[in-house]
Formats: sequence, C-alpha cells, structure tokens
Amino acid sequence: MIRPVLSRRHAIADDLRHQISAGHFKAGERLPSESQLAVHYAVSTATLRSALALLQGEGLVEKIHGSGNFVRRPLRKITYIGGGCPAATWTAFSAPLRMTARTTSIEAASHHTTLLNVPPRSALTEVLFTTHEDKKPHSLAHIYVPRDLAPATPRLPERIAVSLPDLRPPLCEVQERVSARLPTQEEATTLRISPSLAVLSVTRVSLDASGRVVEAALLVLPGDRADAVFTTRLATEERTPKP
Amino acid sequence: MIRPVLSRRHAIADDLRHQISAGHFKAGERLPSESQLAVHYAVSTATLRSALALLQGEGLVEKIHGSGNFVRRPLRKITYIGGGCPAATWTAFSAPLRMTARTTSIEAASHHTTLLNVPPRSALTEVLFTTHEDKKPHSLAHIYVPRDLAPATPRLPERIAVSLPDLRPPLCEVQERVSARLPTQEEATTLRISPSLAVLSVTRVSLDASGRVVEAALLVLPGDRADAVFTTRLATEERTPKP
DNA sequence: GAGTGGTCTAGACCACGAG
DNA sequence: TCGTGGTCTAGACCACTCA
Repeated sequence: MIRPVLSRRHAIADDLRHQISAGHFKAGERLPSESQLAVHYAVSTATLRSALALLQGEGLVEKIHGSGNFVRRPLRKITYIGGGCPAATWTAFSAPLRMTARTTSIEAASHHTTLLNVPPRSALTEVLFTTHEDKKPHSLAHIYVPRDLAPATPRLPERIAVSLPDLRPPLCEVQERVSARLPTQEEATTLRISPSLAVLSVTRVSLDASGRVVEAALLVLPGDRADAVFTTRLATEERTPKP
Repeated sequence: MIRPVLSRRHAIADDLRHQISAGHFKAGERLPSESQLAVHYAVSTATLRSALALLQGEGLVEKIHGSGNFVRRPLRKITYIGGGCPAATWTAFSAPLRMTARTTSIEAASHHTTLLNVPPRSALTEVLFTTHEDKKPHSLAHIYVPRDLAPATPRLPERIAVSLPDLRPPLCEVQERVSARLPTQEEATTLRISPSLAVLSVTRVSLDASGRVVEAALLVLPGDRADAVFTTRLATEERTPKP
C-alpha cells in the first residue's frame, strides 16, 4: 500500500473528493468549469479532466456535455435479490421507482437460441424494461419469453415479470450468471452513466419442471448503486435436525 | 445505436481490434510502440494512448510499463460457483492453477465487526488467497474466520477453505453479495490488470445453524475472465401466493 | 543506456446545451 | 450566441524495464 508520490491528477481527485464529502460542493451542485478548475489547480485542462475521470469512475461526479460536472446525489441503493423469486426480485428496489416496459415480437437470433435453447427463428416476445427514479434511469432489463408462454396481448402491463409466473408451469430451476464489465456505449447513454463506471450484468435463465427455458433475462445494473444478493439455505438433513 | 462519426480513438481501437482478431497481432505478442503506432495512424501520442485505453478496458491489451503493449492470451474462464458449496467453489477453476495462502492473526476492526457480527477487537484469523496461472495472478480472496473456529496452527495448509467445513458446525446459510466496480490501485497492481478493467466483488458470509457467522470471504475476480453463477432449485410443492 | 510507457503542458477546434 | 465539455496536437520530461 505504497503511495510515495501522488500524481497531480490523483492529488486533485483526492482534494475534490474531500471537498465533496466535506460539503463544500453539495449534492446536485455544479462544479466550477473544467477550465476554471484547471486554473485553480494550476494544471492543464487535460490533466484536470483525467482527475475528474477518476471521480466519474467512482460515481461521485456526473459529466453532462455542454452543461458541466455535477456532484451526484447520494445514491439510492438497489439490491437485486437472486434466487429466482420473481416477486422479490424487483420489490427490493427502494419504493418510488417508475418502471417502463416496451414489448416487441422477434425471431430468435443466434444468441437467443443458445440462451433459451430454442430453434433458430422461433417466435419470442422481448420486453425491454427500464426503471427510473426522478426521470433518471436506474437499470435496464431485456427479458425474452417464448411466444407461446407470453400473453398474446401486444401491449403487456408493466407487471409482466410478476404476472408471468402465474401463467406458466411452476419454475423448477433458476440460473443466474453474474459478471462485471464496463457498459457498452449504448448502455452508458441509456443509463446516463460514465463509460468508465462498471456495471453488474446478470443473465438469468428460468427453467420449468420439464427443463424448458421459460424466460431469459439480461439485466444491467450500474455498479455504483446496485448489488446482487444471493442467499442459500443449505439442507441440513444429513445431520440430525434440531428439535 | 447511432455512430455517425467515429472519433479518431474509436476508429483506431476498432482497427487494432480487427487486426488482433484477424491474427495480424498474435496472442502474447507485443504491439508496436505507442510512438510508432501514433506515427502510423497519424495522431498524437495522447490520442493513440486513449485508443489503447479502450482496448485495455476490454481486457484485449495489457500494458506493461517500460516494456510495451501486449495482446492478451485468450483468457481461461474462471467461474465462481455460488450457493455455498465451499468444495465446488474453487474446483470450478480450470485445473492447473497455483494457489497461495498467507495466514495472519488480527483483531476485528470496524468493518469486520459488522460483517462477522463479532465484538470489536475480537480475535480473527485472516487468510489472504491468491490464485495464479503461469505466475500471472488470477484472483484475490480475503477470508476471515473467528479464531476459535480456525485451527491454532500458525501456518495453515493451502486447503483451508476446503478443510474448514469439516471442522466446524455444518453451514446453514450462505449469503453472497455481488457488486461490480473498478479495482483499487492495490488490487489492480496485485492482479496485474488495468485500473479501468471492472472487477467482480463477492462478499460471502456463512452462518451455522445457530446463526453465528463462521466465515466471511471477500473475493475479487477480474471481470474479463470471471463470472459468478448461482443456481437455485425451487421447491415445487410450495406455490407461494403473492401478497 | 536505449527504449518503453506515464504524466503533463498550452494551446486549438468541434459538439452540445441552454437562454 | 455563449459557455460548457469532447477531442486532439506536438511536443516535453519522468519512471520503468531490459540488455
């Protein structure tokens, strides 16, 4: 843990971090412009921008092109609850979130066939979810369901993810694959996050008792505000159960 | 998905990406120096470096200070198996990995007390794991166990994570919290990854039947080669009605 | 010591956002 | 239109690696 000399940009980032946490710059407030800050710290704009890039990566500062750099509001924590309980999955989000859904009918492309284990070009229903808090995007979800399992209504209610379990055979197994990566450019703009802010990517595949894939979900959660939690209760039947 | 004009650095990154995937630059090979590439693409070194930064973030290129930029070998995939089966957790790693462990005795600091639910300054055993493939670091793990549950031997065998379950009361519940973030500077240097490559951070807490925390593990896995998989089998006899 | 990447400068011009 | 951030230049000097 050796930090013998601090590079300029780290020193500046540290100073801004402290000023933010000390309240000299308040949440939602605009920082001085990059050129002003560059003058203040007596560095070039390029150096100052690389310092701000560090704070962006930490999710402390949000850049808006043409407007300025803003201190982010304290983040409302999102917790994704794993383990295949669809009702609980989203209720863990802190309450006043808006959710929008857009439903389209598609034919299975190659990555769908491997994910859902369906023939190529078979009929799928795709639902694109976005959750918002105060008009700010919070998370993204692509959900794919075989067409015969999804209601035929062209516009599904927003509660599709919750209502679906009632319409199909009971789920038997849920597999969730979690990875960390940087967002694609599309995801970064949709979620309004920095391209250097890591996202949590969850690929969830749900199987019914016959082993058929009844739903595949691709979720993208910004890493600065989202965790995924998986709780496993282990069968203790091998040992003598307690009274 | 609008990409009307490609910025220079994106165009250069795309070109290098294609050259790498086409085999013009082979795995493990050194790229031309940054100044040579800058001349070749007729851009300044700063612009060229920002192009390389994109490839680093994708894990395609590894920079080594003083040596050059290297095409990464195709990555051996690491899969972290969740769900609290400690034996399976690490056997899922592809075979020929070396694992080193360093054991120390510490007193619980504030973040340990909340994690392990133990009194401040209580005795803990800390194990620092690193896994290697060909001398290259692969993953990091900090494991904390209450001292009275860990064998008193000052130097534990490497198999501590596997052997521990046999020595203590059977596990009852495992909670795993997964998040995505950029690595700390320390993690980046230890894992020899770019500071802009996202890591998967897993905090695993294991409880025994009495609810006592018998182990807390903090795992750090590079996002370009590691996934975490959680498989849940749902009890089909129980159709939980929704509130 | 030669060559590499790491940091930084002092500008320039372009693209976006709001009034 | 004007101020903002986005991109880029053509250098400079420092730190690291390796022969």
